[in-house]
Amino acid sequence: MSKNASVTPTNFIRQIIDEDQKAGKHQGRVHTRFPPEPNGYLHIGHAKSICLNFGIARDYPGGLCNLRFDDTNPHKENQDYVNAIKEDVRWLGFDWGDRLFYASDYFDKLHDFAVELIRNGKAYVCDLNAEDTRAYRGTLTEPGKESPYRNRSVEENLDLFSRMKSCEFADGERVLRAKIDMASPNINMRDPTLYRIRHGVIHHQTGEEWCIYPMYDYTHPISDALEGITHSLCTLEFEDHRPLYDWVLDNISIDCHPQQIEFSRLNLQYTIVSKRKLTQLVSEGHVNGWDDPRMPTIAGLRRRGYTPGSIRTFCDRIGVTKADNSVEMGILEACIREDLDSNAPRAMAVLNPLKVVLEDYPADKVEELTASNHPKDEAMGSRSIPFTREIYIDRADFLEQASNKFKRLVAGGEVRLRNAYVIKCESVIKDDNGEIIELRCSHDSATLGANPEGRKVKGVIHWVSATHGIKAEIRLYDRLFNHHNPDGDKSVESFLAHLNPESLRTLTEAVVEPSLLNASAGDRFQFEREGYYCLNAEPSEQGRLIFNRVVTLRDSWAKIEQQS
RNA sequence: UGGGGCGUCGCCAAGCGGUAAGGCACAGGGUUUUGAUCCCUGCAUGCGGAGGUUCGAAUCCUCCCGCCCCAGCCA
Repeated sequence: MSKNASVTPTNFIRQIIDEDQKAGKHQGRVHTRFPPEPNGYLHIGHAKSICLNFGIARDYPGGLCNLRFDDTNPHKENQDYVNAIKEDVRWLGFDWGDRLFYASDYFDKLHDFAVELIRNGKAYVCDLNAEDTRAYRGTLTEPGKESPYRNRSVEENLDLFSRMKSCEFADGERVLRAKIDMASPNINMRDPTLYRIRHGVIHHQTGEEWCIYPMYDYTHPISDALEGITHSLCTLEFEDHRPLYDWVLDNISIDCHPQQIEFSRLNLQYTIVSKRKLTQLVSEGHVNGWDDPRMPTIAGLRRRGYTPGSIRTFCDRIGVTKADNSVEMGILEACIREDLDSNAPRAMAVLNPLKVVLEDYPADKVEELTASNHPKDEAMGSRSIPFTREIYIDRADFLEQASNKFKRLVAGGEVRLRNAYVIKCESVIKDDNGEIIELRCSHDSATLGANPEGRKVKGVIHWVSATHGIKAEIRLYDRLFNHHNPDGDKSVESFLAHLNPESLRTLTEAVVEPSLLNASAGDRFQFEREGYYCLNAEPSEQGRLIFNRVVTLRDSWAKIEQQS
């Protein structure tokens, strides 16, 4: 087969781990984690992180990768997201074994460490409201001011924190802060908030047990350490937070200190990979849910017909670095084409039918022709296709007259019907508006599995029996946005302005070969000369099969056509 | 203008002082009952710029330029 033999990716993170292994760091262990917040569905950018973290665990001896939900903000999170995320990670082909965790598993310990910080004079309860806190923080170029509550006694802090925990205070009335340095050039170190008060939310894991919730910057390093993580991989925007990550672990009694390493997040052209904006697309109804086949979510890609392997290949190919990037869709598309080219059985489907009557073929005759399911893989077997007097071809495969570059059917010309005979167009029938409604053709009975005598027929087109074909609905998906960077265009009020109105075109009159009646939901086929299609889980309102277009075939004819 | 990062082909990306991998895209050609696949071939005297060190620099040093991130009681 082709050379999609996966090359084990190498990247700067694996190099660091190699060196750590050589130096005997972490007792030689390699333990990563994938830490999603359950506040939305996973997208292709998360796939990059999943492949990185689980891929490293897979490739190093004894390597492990935990799945941990970062569920410290119950306001935005829920169990549906937890379930969807688990399904997506599993579908991508990764296994967390018995290591499914929640940051909320550690709420008790997190609380105790906070008490320890207070006891050591390294955290304090602050009564400043959100607005004042911001004002005291200073700006990027000016240092902040110390909170008037910064030097409370340990006893008072202990008492206040305990009362925060027992819900004596309202939301926003007090927070627990680390006592670090209000003049730090790194804003994250200007006494960051560790705990805030949140009443009236029911946490999907802990219910109403808590009314104080720890912040990410405090929770993450401790969760990592508690799980014995060796390498904590995250995206570049957390680079500034690393000093805080280290500060937390250096100031509590814990004997594990994972190494945080940052890599750049994925940017994919013609789409968005911002959870906030994807949420907006869903909630405002611009798409039909998180798993809409146009969405760059894992669930969307799955429904679209992408395979887990193709997404893993994609993640291997784009690599992992710290450089800002803007990956072309073409790379993702090439990955799924490669996979499906070797693995998807072939079939014939006519998307825009044009009737062809073979005048020299008996009306009641049905020939069962044999077609191979894959041109290069005999093991995929063959199927039979009924051939009859009336068939459909695609309207795009006929032109009354055309330049000799056009290798399909023209008036008076010949063309090969894929897996069948060579036919010749004898006459063209039009309606009152001059629109072509039918072709009358003849066939050469000597051309089944043989080249015609004394002449060359250069074109091959696909077809489906008009009497045996099955009506189907075809959904033609295209890019969701018509701008390469919808999120980055400042000349427009919102990324929504770049939504592609033609991202979904539905064809309701398509006709597919009858063998497709045996297909199951999710089965993928190459409709020859058209592209790769995936059978939708549900039929259409009329009870017809629905096929979703995964991706078109490469089309060099389209290029030639455009140029002329 | 404070701090933290990043700049190698159109895009992604190797390279780690010994003379610019690979993939995608693109352009030619061959095979083909899919204008698909497959197979050849081509595609950076050049690594953001300028100096310097060195026999030798994308790799080391200096300065400059450009881009990204940070002022949530979000993650």
